[in-house]
Amino acid sequence: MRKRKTHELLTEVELEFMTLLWELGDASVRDVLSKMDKDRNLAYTSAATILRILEQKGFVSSKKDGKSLIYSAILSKNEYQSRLLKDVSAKLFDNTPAALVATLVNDDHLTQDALEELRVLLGRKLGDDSG
Amino acid sequence: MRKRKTHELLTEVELEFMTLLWELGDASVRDVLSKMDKDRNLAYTSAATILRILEQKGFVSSKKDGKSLIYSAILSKNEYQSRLLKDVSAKLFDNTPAALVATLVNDDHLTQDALEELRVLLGRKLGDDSG
DNA sequence: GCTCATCTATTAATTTACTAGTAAGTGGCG
DNA sequence: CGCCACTTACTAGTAAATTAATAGATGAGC
Repeated sequence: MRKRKTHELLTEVELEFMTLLWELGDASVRDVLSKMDKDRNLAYTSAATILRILEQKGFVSSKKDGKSLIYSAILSKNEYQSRLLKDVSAKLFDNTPAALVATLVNDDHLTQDALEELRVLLGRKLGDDSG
Repeated sequence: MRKRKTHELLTEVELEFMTLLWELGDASVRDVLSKMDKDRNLAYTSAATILRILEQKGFVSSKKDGKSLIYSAILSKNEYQSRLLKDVSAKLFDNTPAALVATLVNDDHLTQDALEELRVLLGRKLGDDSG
């Protein structure tokens, strides 16, 4: 039998919707639809279903406003970024985030400026960490 | 530019199998099964099916050895690590890998030792840049 | 209060992922 | 050769994800 899905990671479409919600803040179904690419051509009821599912899973909350529901994210973008990186690190980098970063650095995914930025960030982190 | 239509990312179970193949090198269905946790309890035919699918998708190749097929990875672990990080970066970090690394560093996912490691890595990268 | 446009909720259809059973094939060994 | 343990190929069933139609609810405006 299949392992029960923990509702901790977002599916493809769920992430699409959360991304829009993170940008919009509070938003109705129609707001979200309006912010999508025109060639997405998703039915209104499909969008409504997805938002309802996101609420069932606890990723967003809703409040009534007149006839409509206004959704807003419970799961923040930062929290989810962190959660996903933890998962990726565990599944593909032997729980060693440094290996993950090394891959990025060695693969030239980072520009020179980005590397400098990181060095500053690291310096600060190493400097003010009293552990 | 045109988005590629090929399956480029692995599913959950596919990644599980590829991880075993990456560790084993060449391996039969039985080899892979033997390397799995005992409490996984996956049927032999299930494992065989998954490997066959991986071959269909072009992630592994096979050659006959007596009665059996010996599988080996075409997609390397390094290549896939890079591919997945690119995807994560695009979907969740606005195509800015530095932001991804910053999240890791700031979220205390990295130990002191890991941070030191990264500093060395960065130093080397910034140091030996020859143009 | 009535109508109607619009919203939510329910249900269903389709696709993909995962798992495994059954059937058919093959090689090793007597 | 002929048996048999084992392997691959095929098929099928279940679950989750995605999409949308249908049905029912509700508020705004006349």
